[in-house]
Amino acid sequence: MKKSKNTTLKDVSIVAGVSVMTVSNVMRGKMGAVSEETRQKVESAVKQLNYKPNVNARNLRASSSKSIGMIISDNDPAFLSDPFISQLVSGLSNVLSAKDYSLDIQGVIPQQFEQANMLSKFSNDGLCAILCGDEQSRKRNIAFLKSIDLPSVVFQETINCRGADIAIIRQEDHGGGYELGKHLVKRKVKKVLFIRSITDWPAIEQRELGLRLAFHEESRRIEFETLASPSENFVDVQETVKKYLAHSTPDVIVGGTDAIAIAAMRMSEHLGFKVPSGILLAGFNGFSLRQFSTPLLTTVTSQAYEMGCRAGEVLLERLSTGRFERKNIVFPTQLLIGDST
Amino acid sequence: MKKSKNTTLKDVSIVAGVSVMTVSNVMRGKMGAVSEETRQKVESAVKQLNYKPNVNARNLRASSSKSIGMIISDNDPAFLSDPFISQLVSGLSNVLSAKDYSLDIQGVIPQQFEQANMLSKFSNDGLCAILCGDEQSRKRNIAFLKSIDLPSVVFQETINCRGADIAIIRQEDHGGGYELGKHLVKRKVKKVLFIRSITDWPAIEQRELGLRLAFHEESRRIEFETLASPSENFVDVQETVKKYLAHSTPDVIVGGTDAIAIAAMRMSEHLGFKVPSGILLAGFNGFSLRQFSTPLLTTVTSQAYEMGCRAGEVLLERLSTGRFERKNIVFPTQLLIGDST
DNA sequence: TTGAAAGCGTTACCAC
DNA sequence: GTGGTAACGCTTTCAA
Repeated sequence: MKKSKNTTLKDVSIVAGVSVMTVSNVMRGKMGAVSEETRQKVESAVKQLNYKPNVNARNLRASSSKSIGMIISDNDPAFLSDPFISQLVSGLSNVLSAKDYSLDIQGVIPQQFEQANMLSKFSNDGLCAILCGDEQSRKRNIAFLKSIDLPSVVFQETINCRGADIAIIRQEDHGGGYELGKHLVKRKVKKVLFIRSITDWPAIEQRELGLRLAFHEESRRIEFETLASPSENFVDVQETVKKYLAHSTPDVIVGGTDAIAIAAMRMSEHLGFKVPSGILLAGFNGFSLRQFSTPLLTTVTSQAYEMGCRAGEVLLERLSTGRFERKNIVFPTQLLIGDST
Repeated sequence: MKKSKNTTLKDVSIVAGVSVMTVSNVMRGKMGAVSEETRQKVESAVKQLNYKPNVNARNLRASSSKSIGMIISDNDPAFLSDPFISQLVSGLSNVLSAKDYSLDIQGVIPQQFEQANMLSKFSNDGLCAILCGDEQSRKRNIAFLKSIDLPSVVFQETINCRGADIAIIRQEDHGGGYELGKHLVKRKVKKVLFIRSITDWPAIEQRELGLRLAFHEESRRIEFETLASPSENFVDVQETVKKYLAHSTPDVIVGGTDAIAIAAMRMSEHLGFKVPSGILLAGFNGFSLRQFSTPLLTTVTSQAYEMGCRAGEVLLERLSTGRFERKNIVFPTQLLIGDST
């Protein structure tokens, strides 16, 4: 059971009959610095001893860890269950793996963001973060991130980070909301219900603002109401919707995400409303879960996986060139009209 | 932009006017080894210099990295999108974070499992893995894991790992399948269609075997057919189902997961079959996406989040006590009868 | 082309 | 209670 003392460069050098440095050079592929013959000897010794370089020693010397941290601020303990986040992280992870970087992930509840041990350990070369909460608390979080002084990417953020070593990657949520709003205007809605979770997310806020703008631009008056569910949880959303529908009937319900919209759809139908003939429904994201439900939900797409990939790319580029080429990257969204509007 | 040379224990010791060792003792909370007065001095110096311990140096010295790797063998690049996996990883991550361990994740396609850089870097104290593929290739993967000789947890595995420093955490998939099968027997099904993705997963195999056993135990003959979809992707599953239903009508369709079952449900209805009056439907997992669809799917639950937590716990225990107390942990499943059967 | 020596920042082990 | 010294395994630097 006990780990027999690990083999080191020195062990290899003894077996191969060369110096430690020569082995080191071979290991790091510094060809041209070592003759073919010596290389052969070294490599066979490496194989024979099953030598594995010690990452900590290497990192200590090189003062880099070849690893990126991803911190997710969320109230849900199953922080990866959100499909936006799971796709984002998948993309990020794949890009980093391909470049031999590892990805450290940690979820943290918003109130404890600054205590997250990932942020105190200082053991990553760079950081990615996705923040929730109101603008003020996110501002604090970002100020804290700045104080850590590690190259970082923040997703979906609307707060300006000029001057910090931070890049922002987000999507055109405001525009997407606006486009959906214009579509709903064509459908002649007069009373709109927007549902989101009580947890603030900058992206959701933008979606709402985009919607509002589209309605506001109309000459006729369009009622707009926002409801906050205690969580994005299916049952919570349904309860919230149920209470509302007991006293009021909107022309359309828009969910801050598709999952919210579908919960609302199920409840509306349960209460006897027909979709779309009685109430229209729309959401945001366009991930695969959207297809589970009938009628097919009208939605605004997100490219979460691609955003994760991009984060990996810009962060690695920042690490090698010393600066972010672009510090504000915006992905497009697309209105996908389904059968629910 | 450039990182000013990091402050070290030595810097702190100079400012505090004490020795390096004293600072080190304070940092590691070795109370009783240092007087209150000195501690104060040191702590104020630490704050003043914003000192952060260098993890690499500490790990080199302690030959431990306080980190666990999680490797996910999957054909889907968005390997975290599967709700079982995202919940598993969330639970694992939370337990590790709470104990000040970090979690490294990497997805890898099954054919390249052994090349995964996570497995060659040797930079984690322990490993978690979830493997797909047929038994033979998983056996190879596990043999490889053994050769790495790191305390490991493998999820959902049915291959015996006796003698290796490996614990298995899985759920009662066979029993769950059996229970669902018995339920369907009561519903008088005569022709069963089981749908899974072409990628082999040991858990799915167990579910199928459990179902088969339940039907086999019946005296009357029950037809059982298995269909492999090119992927778990919604559209792929639908195509697979469509082709089948063109020439044959089962009494029940069971999906290897709820997502598969729901895709099949949507297609069945699309083709004019009624659920459950024409075709029954059932799945596995019971996660939140199940609620998106109507009629509510009959399913067999999984406790993925809890399994992830447990993995963290047993791995940390193994690390501190030197051995796994239990090397085979089985979580129960539960039949949840919905409106689709 | 090869190798010896000097650290990287921390902690274990002993002296004081 | 406190502090000196010697590792941990590697790479940078410089000399041979």
